[in-house]
Amino acid sequence: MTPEDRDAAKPSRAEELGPSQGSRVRRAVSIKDVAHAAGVSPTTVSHVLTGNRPVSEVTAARVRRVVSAMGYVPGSLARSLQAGSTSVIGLLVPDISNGFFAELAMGVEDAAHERGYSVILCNTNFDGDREDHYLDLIRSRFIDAMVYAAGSAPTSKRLESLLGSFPIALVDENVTGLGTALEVAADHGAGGRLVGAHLTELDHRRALLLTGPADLPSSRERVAGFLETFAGDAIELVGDFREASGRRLIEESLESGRRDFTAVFAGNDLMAFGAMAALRSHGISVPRDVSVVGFDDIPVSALSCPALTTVHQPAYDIGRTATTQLLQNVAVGEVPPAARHLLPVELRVRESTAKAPH
Amino acid sequence: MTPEDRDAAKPSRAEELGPSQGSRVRRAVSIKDVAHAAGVSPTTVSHVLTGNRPVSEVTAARVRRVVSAMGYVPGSLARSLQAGSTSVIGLLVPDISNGFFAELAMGVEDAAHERGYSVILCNTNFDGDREDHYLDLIRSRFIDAMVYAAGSAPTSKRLESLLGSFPIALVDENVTGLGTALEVAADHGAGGRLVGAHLTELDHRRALLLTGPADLPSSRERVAGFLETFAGDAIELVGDFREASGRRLIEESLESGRRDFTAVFAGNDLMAFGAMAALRSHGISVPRDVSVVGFDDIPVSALSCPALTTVHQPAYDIGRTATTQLLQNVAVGEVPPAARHLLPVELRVRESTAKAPH
DNA sequence: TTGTAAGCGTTATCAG
DNA sequence: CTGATAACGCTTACAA
Repeated sequence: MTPEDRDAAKPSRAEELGPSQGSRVRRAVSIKDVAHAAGVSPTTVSHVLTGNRPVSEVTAARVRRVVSAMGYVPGSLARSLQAGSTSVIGLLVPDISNGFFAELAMGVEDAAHERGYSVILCNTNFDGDREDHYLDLIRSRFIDAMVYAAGSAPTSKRLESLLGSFPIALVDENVTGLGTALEVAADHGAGGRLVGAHLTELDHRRALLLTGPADLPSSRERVAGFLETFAGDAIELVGDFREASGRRLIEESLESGRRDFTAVFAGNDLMAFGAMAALRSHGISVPRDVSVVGFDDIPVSALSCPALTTVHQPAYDIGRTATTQLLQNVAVGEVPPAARHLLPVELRVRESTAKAPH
Repeated sequence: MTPEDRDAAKPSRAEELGPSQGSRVRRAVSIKDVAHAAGVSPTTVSHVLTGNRPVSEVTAARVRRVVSAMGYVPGSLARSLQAGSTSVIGLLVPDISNGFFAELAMGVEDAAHERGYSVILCNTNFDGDREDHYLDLIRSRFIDAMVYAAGSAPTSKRLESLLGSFPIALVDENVTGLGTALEVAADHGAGGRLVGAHLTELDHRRALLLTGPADLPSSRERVAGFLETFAGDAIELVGDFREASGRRLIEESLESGRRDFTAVFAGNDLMAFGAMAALRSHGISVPRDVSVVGFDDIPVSALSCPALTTVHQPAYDIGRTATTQLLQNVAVGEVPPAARHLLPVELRVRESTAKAPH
């Protein structure tokens, strides 16, 4: 469905409840208005509100009364302009509807909120333009820092130039090339090795590897780890971390006559679900005929049919750790030093893997 | 796991890659710096960048060169302060990891992005304090508008007072009480009726209703619709839209000796999953012994085991419609008039419902 | 075609 | 204890 189509889906019914016109939004009351009404200077009003310096109790009381009577709320723009920071950070992800990023977001949000920061969600939907648009938020100093979860491609040029000058944390990625950033990620290599060993133990000797984008380090590390411990042959097929690509890669393999594999290691859980759906629609049973393994352990994976064997990533912790580190640096006004945090992964064996058929 | 526990989960390994200290973040270059370096006034620089008035081509070229040489990016705070708006809107949801809200968010984001707006995600995690904190963003004029998806409770007092003065759209809720807002929601009542009719047709005569929060209109409408068309007896149990509450309500019923129901209508898909898990762990088979129906049709529901019969809500469209309407009002500088948009729902019959056992 | 100065709404500095 | 005044960084009259 395209955006146009969606807009075309008009409401089945819409009723006007009030006057046909909305009321004009009136100019907000400013600190000057309050000061004038309370018979004091803006300075005093400011100090009553911030507590930055003592104010006599009678004056303070009067000011507070006027403030609430007029419904005054300090404008955060002016405040931030003066302060030089906004107490807002960004979280850039390719697809927030992917449970992995949703969990990650919770970790980011919790950590941020504890420190008085708000989180602006930047969902790129795998769109480079949108990503650039969101990266402008930090260049224009609308946000104080950014937690960046790459979804694809060679992490836009734009990002690279920002790393040295802005507080940015790279999550879920080990961008080994440019070692100039704060990175927090799961141990993808270890995850791949766990899967390779697991499938080997189950006597699988021919596996399909549905990878993520070829230029994404995390994806490559998973593959490399797998190949280290897998005793059989593996065929790599490049996907893009979306369910549809898992489905497509299996369809294409099957239709091109390849049916000799007994195991599939998908780049992430979403692709694994796509793969399982494709296998099922071709009458291939999981795990009897083919075993399937995912990566991420999103909440769905325990509930699916069959429940998915997958590598658990501590998404919440990744988000929390990255944010904590990042904000620590922001607090002292410096760009985070290059450092890499690797968080442990675990293999969760469920119902989608079994002994290879002979 | 508490936040503290999570913080305690230290990275398995962290290596310093660069110098131990991050570099000091230097003061951003301002329009004055550029003007000075280019030998023109700030005004001219501004106009070169905004195109708000003609500038001679030679001057413009020189300015542009300096701009890119110095890496100047206009500060959005000063700009917004001057302009009186930020081109950022908020989206407040209780739980972004719920597929329904994730879909909704996509709709909001797409619509916003098309109009040059960014979206700040406000994930309250069902926490009233956090909700209030986020509502302050609009009162302090950090965001231009807010799409508000209530998750619980009598929609805080605070919200009520904002509705008249700020551009806020209420989504997924028909807050019939205060008819002063722009509301976009699915037809919950119709959804409830569809489910009631479906279960009646399958000969179910005793059903458990796992509702959402009692004071949430959407939840009540679903229940009311269901009761209109269901021919048997229904027992209402109040939950909170989270998976755990679906699980708990079933556990409690079963342990209190109630086993005479043959159908469960859950307040949403998450609760339905919780319910199915609880039934399963008590050796009750779905749908052979008990049929289960959800509400929302989140992406998982088609993949679960068994696939969930549920009411499909057009989450993406709800988000898109609300945002489009809202921004239309923002564009002309007025608070949206009270209006209610009802979007159609559909029953998706899958594997979790069957004829009642006799 | 360009520049000067005022103003957006705060807080910080410096006086009193 | 309080108040002018400047400054944050930009845009936009108003002038030249």
